[in-house]
Amino acid sequence: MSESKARLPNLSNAISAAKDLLGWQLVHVSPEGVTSGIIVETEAYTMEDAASHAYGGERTRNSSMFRKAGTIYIYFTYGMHYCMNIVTGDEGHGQGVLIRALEPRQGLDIMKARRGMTDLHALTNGPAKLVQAMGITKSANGLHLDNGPIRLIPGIITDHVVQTTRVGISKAKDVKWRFYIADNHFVSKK
DNA sequence: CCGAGGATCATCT
DNA sequence: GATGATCCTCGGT
Repeated sequence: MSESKARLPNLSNAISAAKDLLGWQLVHVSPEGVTSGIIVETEAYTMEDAASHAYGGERTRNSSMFRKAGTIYIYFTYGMHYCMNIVTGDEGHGQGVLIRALEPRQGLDIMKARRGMTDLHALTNGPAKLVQAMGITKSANGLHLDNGPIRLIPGIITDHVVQTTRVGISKAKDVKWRFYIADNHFVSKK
């Protein structure tokens, strides 16, 4: 064996992946330096899910969600924010996991500068906040975790995971596809 | 600590 | 013309 296997969590299904991604460390290598954080909060979205951008099939904006698992889907919303998903499932299935919060690890000063604030607690406790702090832009849309500047590496073991309803949606409000590490200080909302 | 309201634009009706 | 997988500020409790 000359090649090492890709070290990724199980991305075969959005719901199980949303749970499995908790505890992994998201890393971004940029010209300004390395930033990283432990994934502490996620949400799953599927093509059959009325709250999902993939609902209704592939279009220009959501096309990355229909690529292979491990692809990065970046979307723009509310006229000013970007958020990041990790695509799951077989190619063409239109699934993904929204990364909603990180616990900062590497590059704290870089993240503070990008966010224009010094409050560690507010740096990455929201989907658009973490994207800004990590220096991730729309140019990351369509890249893959295996071969780009954004990677996943093993982080921490998670013991207690909370499963609840998703945040900020108007459809499928009762579906419990939001997961977060219990008692973690960097989760966006209790 | 919590809720209301504004910012701002791609996409859809 | 309306609506977001959001965030920040401000005011009240």
